[in-house]
Amino acid sequence: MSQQTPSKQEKIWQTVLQIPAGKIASYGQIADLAGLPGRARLVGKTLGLAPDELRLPWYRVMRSGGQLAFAAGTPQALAQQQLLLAEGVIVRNGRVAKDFWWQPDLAELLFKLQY
DNA sequence: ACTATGACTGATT
DNA sequence: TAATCAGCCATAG
Repeated sequence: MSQQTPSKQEKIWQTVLQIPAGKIASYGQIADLAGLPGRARLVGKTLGLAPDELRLPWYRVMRSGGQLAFAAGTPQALAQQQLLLAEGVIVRNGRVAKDFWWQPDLAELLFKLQY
């Protein structure tokens, strides 16, 4: 069957959409799961390009170590913290605890993404 | 083809 | 624990 080779953008967006509410993932983790190891920076750039219609949970993506994606005090960082708190993710000192890290079942995830 | 840039990382200090 | 550094690689000019 004709494989609709998803663009890197689509792969990244689809992967981010799999992060469940109340959980977070890192840029590098998303890159790996999307089949783009080593492209953490591309993930960040691509999230910024995502149209609002996708309702992409961009705020569930953080830096390695669970730090907020943006510099502390910036409007973006505050928005991210607020959105996470609304889902029960406790943000303290600009970072979240290990308990909130997304640990997907790879078999299930790969099936959903169909790569 | 080359350089600069960035919603990044991991190791080092 | 926090700040710095160097490596990273797709994109844009």
